[in-house]
Amino acid sequence: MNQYTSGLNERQREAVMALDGPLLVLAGAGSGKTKMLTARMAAISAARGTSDILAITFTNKAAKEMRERVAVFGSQVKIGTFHAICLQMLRVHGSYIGLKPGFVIYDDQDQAQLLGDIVKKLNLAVEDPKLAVKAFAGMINRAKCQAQGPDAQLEDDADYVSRYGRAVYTLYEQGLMERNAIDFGGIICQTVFLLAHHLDVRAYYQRKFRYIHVDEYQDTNKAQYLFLMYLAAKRFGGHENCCVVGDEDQSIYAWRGADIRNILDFEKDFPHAKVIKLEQNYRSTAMILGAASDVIAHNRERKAKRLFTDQVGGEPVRIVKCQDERMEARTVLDAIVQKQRAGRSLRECSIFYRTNAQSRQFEDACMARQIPYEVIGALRFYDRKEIRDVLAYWRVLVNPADSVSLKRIINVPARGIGQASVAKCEAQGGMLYEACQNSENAKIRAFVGMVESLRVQEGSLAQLYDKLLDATGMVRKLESEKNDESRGRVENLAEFRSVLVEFESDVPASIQDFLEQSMLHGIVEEGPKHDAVQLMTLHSSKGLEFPFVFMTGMEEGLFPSKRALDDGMIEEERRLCYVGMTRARECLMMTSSRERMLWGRRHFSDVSQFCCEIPSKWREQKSEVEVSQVTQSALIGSIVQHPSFGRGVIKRSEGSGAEQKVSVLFGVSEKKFYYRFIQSYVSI
DNA sequence: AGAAGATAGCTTTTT
DNA sequence: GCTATCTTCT
Repeated sequence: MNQYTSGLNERQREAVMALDGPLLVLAGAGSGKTKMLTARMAAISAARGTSDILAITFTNKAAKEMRERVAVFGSQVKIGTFHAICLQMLRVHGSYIGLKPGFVIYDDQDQAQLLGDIVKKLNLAVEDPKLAVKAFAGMINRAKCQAQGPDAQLEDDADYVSRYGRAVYTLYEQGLMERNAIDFGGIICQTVFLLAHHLDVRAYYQRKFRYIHVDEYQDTNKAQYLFLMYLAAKRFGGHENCCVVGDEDQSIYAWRGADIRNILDFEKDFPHAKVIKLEQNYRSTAMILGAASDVIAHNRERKAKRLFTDQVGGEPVRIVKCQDERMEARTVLDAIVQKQRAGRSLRECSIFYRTNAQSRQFEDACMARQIPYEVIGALRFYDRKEIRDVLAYWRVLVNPADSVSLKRIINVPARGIGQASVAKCEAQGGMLYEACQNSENAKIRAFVGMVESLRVQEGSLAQLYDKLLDATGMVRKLESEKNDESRGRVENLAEFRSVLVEFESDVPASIQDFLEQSMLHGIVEEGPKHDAVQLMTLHSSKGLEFPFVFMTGMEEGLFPSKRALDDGMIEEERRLCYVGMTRARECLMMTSSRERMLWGRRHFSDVSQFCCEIPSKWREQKSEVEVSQVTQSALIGSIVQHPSFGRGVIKRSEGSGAEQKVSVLFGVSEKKFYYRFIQSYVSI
């Protein structure tokens, strides 16, 4: 047992050694929960001589990390996301609930497409069909988070969603079945359904997964909760060997159905549950941890707890007010360059923002200064149009019933098949692909023939891919266009090929395998892993840590978002802030812009209330003088303070108004700034 | 059918 | 301000 608990603290050890029975671990940020979890699984494996261990994570990244760390102990453990685990179960036992082999996964775009067809077909009197699709999609996805089918939907006349919701949902489910497809929510929902109604299957998995671990339990929704209950709860014949780990302060997914009550009520579901709190933080300095703790303490819906650390002192949190977003980017990059000069690497620096759109200002600034950067999780590789086209071809090959994909590619690249011809085939009813096979339209038959010629599945994925490109002439078409966009697409298609080669490098893989991987895990874009500044949203920062963290756009209305303020969701925003702050190991800087360009308008905002919630004992003190007190003529010779370069003196000024630039001498080096940039930091 | 031009909607967050 | 989709023109 010692080999598993060495290097653990008292609490962690306690959690590792509680092998059997229900266990709730309230693990604060940076409290070493992954370390604890992996050690625990290894200990169970050794002590109980079993490999019947399941670990469920929230992201693929977390699954991968855990897999690697468990491998060190040499234990056999099944690790995956809820979606990956459920999908595997459906692949094996899906026939119980009417799923046919080879079913494909529909993502949000496919879902919207299908719903669009349904709305059109129903001829609903809605002003805006696109808005209606969005509304119905939201309603269906919300229902699926709750594990509710169409029948559970109430009908009333309040609005068209509640009036037609049940009908649309029903048709949508039928549509999925006809196309042999399943959506993201359905993966979880159908598995719950399978476990609920087929006792033999349930018993099988209860035996197969004798020890269950769920990470990030605070982010589970009702459907995922039920999944766990069917496998582990006594009332369903479960073994109760289930360990859930989470932190209600880090619950940031309520908007997609996560229910914080799952973790708060765990002790009700398992009255004999052992509860262990991990409150020692091994990541951040006392300054950072103190600031983060004081922010999150403003939430009312939480269990009182306080993290502590051995690391004393550290740099105070720097809170910097900038005039606009250009200045904000400069401020952040100046600080990063300073770290670089101090011998630190760029990959140790991370810039967080609330919305993806905010990445642009930092990308521009990085490019201008030739600082390498990486945007994490922005647009996924398979969301690119040309990649989706290729995937659609393969989806039709694997599953001819997939009419959403079929309609996508029937005229891609353009081959003279118009909407009218497609509509004609559709009007025949039945399977669209079969209607195309029997079409009197020569072009459509030629298309079907081409697809059929691709059906021979011998050879590697890369070879099949080459064949596809050749038969469709996609690359030839793009090359003939000769513009930047088409060249980029050709590049992406080439990159896609190397993704395929990478994917099948270990074991031969089928198209089906690849489709699954790309839908569920994303295509892993393994770039050259340069030493680069990491840019990401606050949400995607979860579970990561960096020595230097820059939280940007700390403005009321942006973060917390206006929407959250209006809807009274401030506590979730504060948790998001807490998550961001606790990613930092050594230094934390929080920046805001007085003004900002937002959807074409200049917006002015106050500093985020979250910054104001940080007591001065954790912050860097800085005296500021109002701009109006400094006249233009007084500028030359003035002493100014800059967040990165320290004190300097203004030597020259050129230009005027907003474009006025000043040269400032810091020690021996002279730097140029926009006057506006300097103003914020003028001190006397 | 395809390209150029116009317009609307967008900014939460993702498996 | 940008982008994606719709409209109009050739």
